[in-house]
Amino acid sequence: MKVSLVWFRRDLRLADNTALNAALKSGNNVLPLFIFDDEILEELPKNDARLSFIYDQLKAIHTKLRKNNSSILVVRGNVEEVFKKLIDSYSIESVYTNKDYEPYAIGRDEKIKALLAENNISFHSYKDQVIHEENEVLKKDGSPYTVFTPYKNKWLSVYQAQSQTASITYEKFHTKNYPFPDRESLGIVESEIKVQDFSLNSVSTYEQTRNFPELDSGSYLSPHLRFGTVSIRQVMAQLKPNSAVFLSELIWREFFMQILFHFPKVVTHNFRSNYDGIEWRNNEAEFDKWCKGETGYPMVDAGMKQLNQTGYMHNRVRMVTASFLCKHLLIDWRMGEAYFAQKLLDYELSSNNGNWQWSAGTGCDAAPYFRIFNPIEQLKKFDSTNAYVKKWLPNYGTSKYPKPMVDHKMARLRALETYKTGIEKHS
DNA sequence: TGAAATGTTGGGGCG
DNA sequence: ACGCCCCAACATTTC
Repeated sequence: MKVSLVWFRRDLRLADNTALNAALKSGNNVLPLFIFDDEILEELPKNDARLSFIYDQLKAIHTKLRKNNSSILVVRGNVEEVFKKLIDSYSIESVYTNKDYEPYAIGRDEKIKALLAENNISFHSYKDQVIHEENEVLKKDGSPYTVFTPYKNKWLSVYQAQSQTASITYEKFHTKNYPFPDRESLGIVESEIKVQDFSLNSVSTYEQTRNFPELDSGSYLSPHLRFGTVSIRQVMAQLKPNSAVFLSELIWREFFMQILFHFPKVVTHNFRSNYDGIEWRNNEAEFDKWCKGETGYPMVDAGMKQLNQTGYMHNRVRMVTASFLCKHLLIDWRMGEAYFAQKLLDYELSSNNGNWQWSAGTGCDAAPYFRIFNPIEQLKKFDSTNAYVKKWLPNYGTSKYPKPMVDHKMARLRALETYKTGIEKHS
């Protein structure tokens, strides 16, 4: 019997999964596959919370498939080697997968596609994780947008609700029982940090509540979009017309994805190269204090504690902590980006990079360099009762709480001077 | 999706 | 009643 292999990556669900649906229509035996990629896992600690989440989601998929007399094949290895073995073991006719737009994934998929072609196996990849992909929202002259507002307007004008398939038919799946691997055999350890369920209940009031971290009014959708445990089409279908500001955030996600696709240099370089001359101080001891949440600025510290303890940080506070690192400490945004990448459950290269460059002023449509958040003012405006900072800082208000590591006024003037000099040098 | 510095206005205290 | 000053409140400019 011919096999249609469905290669899961960041689409860890059975419902409304484009590649899976296509495979189920192929007429072949459908074999679901997930590979824990050596190249990715070697860079991560064994107890990484994202790996734990992936493991749990795969197990849930496996359980569902077992109830329907099937299973998912989960392995760890070098992706190319895994495919070579599968090609030898099965009569694979085609491979179905959902597109991934990150530079590493694009390169990996090209290699696999070539390997499959050598073996007369077709490779089908689908748009699934976004509403509009990289070439569907372009300026009139065919070039990509680099400014958000016109991008958003165009995005909305080309949007139309898409059909979804919530339920699937199981009889097309293969009927083998692949034993589900234990964590040890995959080289991972269960994390204490868990991804929480998302809720779209409060998205209609997002505009009013989003800036107040104590309200904890976020949807917690981001990790689920990152790993595809929910379909973006199903999320869109649930949004009511009064959720425009929340929808904007979903459009920011796709904005930065297409920026990453069209300008892959942003992974390592400033989007605006005229900022390349900024002389970052990059003081390691200061960076360490920022990471630990010991800067002496409560809003910064509370945010970092929340991040370290839960893998999540409120959006407003992400801006305050990022601005503080880049402007007050003059530490290269790439160091902050790398730290968030380690810690955030919803870490997404495109969004993390785009938002860090936004904060640093080096990105497309970024905050101007002289827009410097005052961490004290931000606290007054957005956490006036101190409920948020008290929650994360047990020493807040006591003599144990550290004094500010830098004077705000001095740091502000220093940032203005350093940025100005750096930009002049490079223009 | 800033905040500080600077400018303008107008009410009130006071001689 | 009037002019002068102070300064809070608001507006505009600047970084």
